[in-house]
Amino acid sequence: MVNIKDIAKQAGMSPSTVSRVVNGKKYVNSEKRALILKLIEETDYVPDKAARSMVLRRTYTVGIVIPDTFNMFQRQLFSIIEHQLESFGYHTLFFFVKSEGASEDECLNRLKGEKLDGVIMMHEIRNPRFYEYLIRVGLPAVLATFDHEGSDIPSIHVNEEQGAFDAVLHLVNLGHKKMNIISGSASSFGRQRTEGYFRALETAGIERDESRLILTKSYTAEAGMYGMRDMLLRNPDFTAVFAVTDELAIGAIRVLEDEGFRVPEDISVIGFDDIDISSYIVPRLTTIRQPLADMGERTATLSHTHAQMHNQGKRS
Amino acid sequence: MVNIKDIAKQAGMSPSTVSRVVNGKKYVNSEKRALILKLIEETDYVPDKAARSMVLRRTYTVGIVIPDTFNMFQRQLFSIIEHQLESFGYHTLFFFVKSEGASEDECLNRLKGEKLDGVIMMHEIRNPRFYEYLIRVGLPAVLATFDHEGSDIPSIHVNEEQGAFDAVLHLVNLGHKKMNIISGSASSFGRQRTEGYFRALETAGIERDESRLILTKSYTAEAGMYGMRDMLLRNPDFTAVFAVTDELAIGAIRVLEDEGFRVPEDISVIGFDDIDISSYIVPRLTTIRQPLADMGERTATLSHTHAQMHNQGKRS
DNA sequence: CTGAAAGCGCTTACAG
DNA sequence: CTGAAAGCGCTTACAG
Repeated sequence: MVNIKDIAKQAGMSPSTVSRVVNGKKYVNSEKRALILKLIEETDYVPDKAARSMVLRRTYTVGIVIPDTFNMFQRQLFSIIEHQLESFGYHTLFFFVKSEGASEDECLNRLKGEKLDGVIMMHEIRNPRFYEYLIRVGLPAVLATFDHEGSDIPSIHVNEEQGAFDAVLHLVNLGHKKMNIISGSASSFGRQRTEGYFRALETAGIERDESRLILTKSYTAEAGMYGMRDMLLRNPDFTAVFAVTDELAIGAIRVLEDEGFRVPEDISVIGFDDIDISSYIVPRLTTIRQPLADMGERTATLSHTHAQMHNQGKRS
Repeated sequence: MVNIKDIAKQAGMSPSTVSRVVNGKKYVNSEKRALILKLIEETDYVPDKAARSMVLRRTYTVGIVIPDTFNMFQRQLFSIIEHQLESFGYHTLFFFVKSEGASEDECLNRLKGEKLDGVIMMHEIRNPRFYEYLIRVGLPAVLATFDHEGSDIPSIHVNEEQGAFDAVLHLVNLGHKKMNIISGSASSFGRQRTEGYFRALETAGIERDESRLILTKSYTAEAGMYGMRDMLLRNPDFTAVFAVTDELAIGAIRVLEDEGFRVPEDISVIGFDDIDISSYIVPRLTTIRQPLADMGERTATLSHTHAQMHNQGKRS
């Protein structure tokens, strides 16, 4: 691997000059610049990132912490964030945190070893030490799709409770009095959407019935199948179902159809997220839209702004 | 941020000793070790990754190059690879390459700046300079799900042509004489699966009919919808369709049902990949299975083995 | 068992 | 406009 000294030697100049050319600084004789550029081209030289970030004391890299079982919504969201971040000149480093084991702690440790310019949390970490760390070292952080009580880490998310409330109330107004719900308690969005569901029913004067609530461990299509099977056993007297994610809804519909129900003729199903795939499944899934692109761009921009503030003074 | 000198100072020892403790070397007085460990714990010290990889001349990191529009199959595959790599002690760095622009070149440049232990290509890069570079610098590389003619970079993939051949022949033997195909030409797997389709028909003595082939730009559900609409206009005289990916099949089925066809009663649809979602769509999609877990583990193991060989001699 | 010293590859004041 | 020098945070022979 060729390094800056090699280039300098070949050019008959000092590493300082090569560095200036590489970094596009002014005050370099244009003939020398041309020669160095030619040498760089020929030798395929690229500055070593580790050495560079060592002296610069930063990496121009933003970390994204995301569950390794990320769903379609999260996948689309991080894509947008990554693009946007790139346009701001950052690279992205993904931390996929596993659900089992000490993965959160490992993730935190890796985070500490990197000199990140910022971090975007798309995973609702439970370990409070994680947030404490972010705050203590002043690492610019943004929480995407959830917030963290008690700290003032900025977060970007929709009003989950209100979204669910509106959707459920709409169905009720359409005449559905017996509406079940498939939800999960692992994430705050699941709990909040459930609250919205209950509030809507209450508003409509429908008695609260806990047997209409099925809680699943995750928010996948598979969980939706289990959830719906459970529901058909526990409380099959319903005409509509609110699945708190599109993927839960997809699984639920599958089981309903297998059992001979027609959707939406016999049973209405409504989801939440508006992931791409939802318009491809048959029958079409009704869903609550999250403003994906907008959320992604805001997250990236916020992260960028924070990182800039945090790094001001470190520059030349 | 606390560094190794801070710890050394607080402990009243040299950085050398602290380093030995951090790296679990022998020959450290156990009381001193205990004190240092305590200090590390208290101060939240984690060695700076950049400094470390600078002197070690390696990063214990494997890069994964993947299209930013990765499909479900690729998503499941990289998850498995990442897990496996982690169990070998590697971190994973993702390079999402965009379809437009000079993204491949940028990706190559970033690659050069990192001291990766290896790279796994899940994206079929076109630029031959990319492969030349990998070979020239001896960066251990593995191609996942495709291969590269003319070089001996190891690759892991199924026999695409044969898989398609078997599936199509099976349908023909079931009585389907009029079978169309939706494919793409962007990736070699698309071309190979198409070849398998044609060979199967030939084997069955069915005349080659190019009008039964619809080529799409990508392999997504959306492309599948466009493809099927096109097909219904161009050559609607068919009883079966081979979509070369599950996602194409999902889009195709959607259009067929919208147009009043029943699947599979009126039209049989077969996909390829066996992604998780395929069993959740209604009707169930018939598909050709790729041995996902096996492929992922082989890829990671191969990458690990190469990296080890490549790095032998660099260790202490 | 331990520490001083050198060096990994870069950048950036500083002094011409 | 240019180069010698210092320093980023670490690890590892080397010499005790």
